[in-house]
Amino acid sequence: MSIPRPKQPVRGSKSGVAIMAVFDLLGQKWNMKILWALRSSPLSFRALQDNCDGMSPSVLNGRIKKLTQAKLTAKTADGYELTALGASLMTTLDPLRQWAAQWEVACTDRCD
Amino acid sequence: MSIPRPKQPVRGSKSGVAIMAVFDLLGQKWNMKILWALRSSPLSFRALQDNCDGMSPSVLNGRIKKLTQAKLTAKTADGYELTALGASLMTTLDPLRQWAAQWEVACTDRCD
DNA sequence: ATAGTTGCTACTAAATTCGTAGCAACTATA
DNA sequence: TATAGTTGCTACGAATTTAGTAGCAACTAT
Repeated sequence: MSIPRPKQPVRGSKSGVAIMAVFDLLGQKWNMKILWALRSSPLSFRALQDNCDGMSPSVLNGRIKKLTQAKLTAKTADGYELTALGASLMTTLDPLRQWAAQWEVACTDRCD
Repeated sequence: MSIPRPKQPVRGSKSGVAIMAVFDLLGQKWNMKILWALRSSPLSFRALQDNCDGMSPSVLNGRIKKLTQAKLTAKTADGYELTALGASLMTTLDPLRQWAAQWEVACTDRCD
């Protein structure tokens, strides 16, 4: 499977529209969590794995490659870290935390 | 598999932290695109399917159920539509469009 | 040397998704 | 009241993805 990237057809969409590439990338299991985990500081491969509930190393490796090709992460001496672009994505996604809190409230009102 | 929901352990995370439940839900293939497709107007099952590049009806059905239990979508006479909560999520995610545009620019600069 | 850590590959099993077929209920249209 | 078309959805086998575990080469500290 090819790496989701703007201006290219992506998994599940032939449009190549940028936002769809984003959905494609973020809609793949673990990618959001990986980026989220790297938010505050660089992490080693194994630390990243631990942060993601012990996800398979093979899958993690694949994700890292994709995220790196998408220019959202990079490998440095400190381990893996967000690029400026990746960091800006996390900033963009930051309001999600607040939303999640609202969602939590709405859902704990007789959701069970 | 259980429905990701705040205050409950979710797929790939035992923490039960709300944001993780969000990542869990949105990090599942199609969910973002489904919500995105419903952004502007309610859609019928089949229209939704077309909007998502002809995704399998069985998977779509499963997604609808999850999103509905998560109170993000609802079924009405007009078809499927976003709840107020779902709409607020889309609003929260709206800045992503701008980010995607930036990403596109950054990536078309020698990404190939 | 020896043991521990780190980054990663390999491989099998389990879970998820795809793709297609098809059916019951409803809606025209004739 | 036949007939055809649409809609929502289920079934099921095939393909793809993810999980889980083992393990190895390189590096570090002892």
